[in-house]
Amino acid sequence: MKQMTLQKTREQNYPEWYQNVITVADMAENSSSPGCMVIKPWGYGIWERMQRVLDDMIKETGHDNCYFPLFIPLSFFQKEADHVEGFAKEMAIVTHSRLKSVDGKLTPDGQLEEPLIIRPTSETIIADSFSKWVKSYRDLPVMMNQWANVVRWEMRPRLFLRTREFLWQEGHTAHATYDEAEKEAQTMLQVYATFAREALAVPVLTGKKPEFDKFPGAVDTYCIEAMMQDGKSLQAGTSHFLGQNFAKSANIKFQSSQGTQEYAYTTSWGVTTRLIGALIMTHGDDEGMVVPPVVAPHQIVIVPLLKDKSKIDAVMSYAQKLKSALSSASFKGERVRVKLDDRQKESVDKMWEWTRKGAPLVIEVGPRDIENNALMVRDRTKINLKEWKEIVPFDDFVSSVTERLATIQNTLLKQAEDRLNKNIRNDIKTPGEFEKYFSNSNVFIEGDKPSVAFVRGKWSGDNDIAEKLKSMKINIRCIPFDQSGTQGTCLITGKPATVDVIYARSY
RNA sequence: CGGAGUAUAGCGCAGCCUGGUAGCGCACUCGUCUGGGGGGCGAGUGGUCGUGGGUUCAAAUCCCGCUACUCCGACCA
Repeated sequence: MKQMTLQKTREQNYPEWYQNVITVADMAENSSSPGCMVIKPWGYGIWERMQRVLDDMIKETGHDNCYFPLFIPLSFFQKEADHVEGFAKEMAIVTHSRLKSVDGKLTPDGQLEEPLIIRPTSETIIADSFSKWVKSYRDLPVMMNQWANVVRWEMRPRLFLRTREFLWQEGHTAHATYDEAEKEAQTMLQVYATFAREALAVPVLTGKKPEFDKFPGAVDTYCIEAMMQDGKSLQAGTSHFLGQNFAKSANIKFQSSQGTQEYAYTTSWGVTTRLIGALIMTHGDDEGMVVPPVVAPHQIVIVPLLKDKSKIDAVMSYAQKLKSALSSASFKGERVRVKLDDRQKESVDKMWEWTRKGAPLVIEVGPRDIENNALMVRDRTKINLKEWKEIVPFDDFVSSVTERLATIQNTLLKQAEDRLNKNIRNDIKTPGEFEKYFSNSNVFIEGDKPSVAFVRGKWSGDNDIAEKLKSMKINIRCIPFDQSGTQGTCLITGKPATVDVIYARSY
C-alpha cells in the first residue's frame, strides 16, 4: 500500500506542494528570524554543487573572485538616481553601533554619523573600488565576481524564491568600450543559459527585458527565463549592461591610448539561491524532490539491508566493496559521489527518505545480493514505472553507472524541454484571443499540463502598458533574441507590431 | 503595506458552538514478529493549548488587545 508523504500534489495545490517538497526533502525551513530561511544540508549541498560548477565557468571566462563589504554607506546609493529609486523600498539600514539598557530594556545606542545599508546588491560599492583601480586603458578590463549574501526587505517571503536574505554570486566588470561591455553582458547571459541547461537540466529562454522592467540603473537587462510546471515563469538569472551610468556616478575614469579621459563601461550579472526553487519546480514530482545528477550532493546512495543481525558484517563489507568499486567511476569529468547510508534506521525508511530528497540512484544491498553478486537499483526518474527497481549484476552496475547518471540527467532535461516547447503558444494573434487565454486568473495544473503558460506574440514597443499587464496579472518576461521579424498585431494595444515577446504569469 | 485564513506534542489535526483539569494519526523510544513499494502487535516518551489582559469557583473553550505564520494582491532575484 502506497502512502502519500506529500500533503498536496501538484495538481491539488501547487504552492503548497512546493512548500511540502522543501519540507519532505529536508532542504530548508523558515527561521525564527522573520522572512529568512535556514538552508539545511541537502539544500545547501545542492547550492554548493551549483557554486562549484558555475564558479569554474565564471573563472574560465576570465573572472577572478574577490570580496566586498556587506555594509554600504547610504550616500553611495544617492549617486545613481534610478538605482536608489529601484531599491529604496526594500533596504535594511544599520543606524546604531551598540545597545544600552534602559529600564531593563535593551535599546539601540551610539547612532552612526552616516547610516549603512546592508547590501541589496553591490554595484555602488564595487564601482567605488573600481574608480581607485582604474587609471589607464591598460588597467581594463576589470573582471570580478563575488559569492555573497544580500538583503532585500521583502514583504512576502517564500523559501528559496523570495527571502529577506539570500545567497548569490554577483559579477562586476569594467571595460574601455561600449561594445566590449555589451559583449560581456551577453557572454555571461549565455554562460547562465548553458549552466541552467547542462547542470540544472533547466531549459531557458534568453532575451532582453523591456525598458520599463530593467534593473535600476542599467542600460539593458538581459535575462534567462524558465517555465515552471504550473506554467509560470521564473527569472533564473540576469545580466546587465550598465553603460556609463555607474562609472559616471562613481567616477571610474581612465586615460585612453589617445590621451583623453574616458568613463568606463560596466556590467553586472548574478544568479541566486532562487535557482534551487527553479530546480524544485522544474523536476520535483508528487513523491518529492528530484535532483539532476550534476548538482546532486550524492548521486548514488547505498542503503544496506541490515535486519538479519547475523549478516550485518557481510552486508556492510559488501556495501563498502560497492562504494570503493564506484570510486573509480566518473561522470562529466568528476568522480562519482557515493554515500553509504549506515545510519541506525529502518532501511525501507532510508530508501524513502532518499527518494523524497531526490537522490538520482538509490542502491539497496542485502544478503540475497551477496549470494547473487548483484544489487537492487532504483532510478528516481522511473518511480512511476515498473523499472523503478531493477536487479543488476554488481559488475554491470559499476560499469554502467556513468551512463545511468547521464541518462537521468538527459531524461530530466528532455522532460523540462518538452514541457517548455509544448506550452509556448505561438498561435495567439489578436488582443481578443490573448485576453481570453489569460482570463483564467488562477494558475493551476490539469493532469500534467499547466492551465496557462507562455504566449509568444507581438508587442508594439509601447512602454506605458504596465497597468494593463498588471490588471491581467501578466508580464512581458523577455524580448527573445531570436526575433522572427514578421508583421503582426500587438496583443496588448492592437497596434501594428513586429517585435516578438514572451508574455506569461511569473514568480 | 491592503484582503482572507490559521495558531493545541517534532509534523498534520480533533476538541471550542454548549467552560469542568488534554486527545488522535504520523514521527520518536523499548520489546517482539516481519523484511527489497512507505510494516504488524504490545508497551512508552513528549504539550504551562502563540502571547498579554479580562469574565468565572473553574478557560484550549467566552470577551478584548498584541504577535507570528500561510494564502491572495502590490514589490522583487
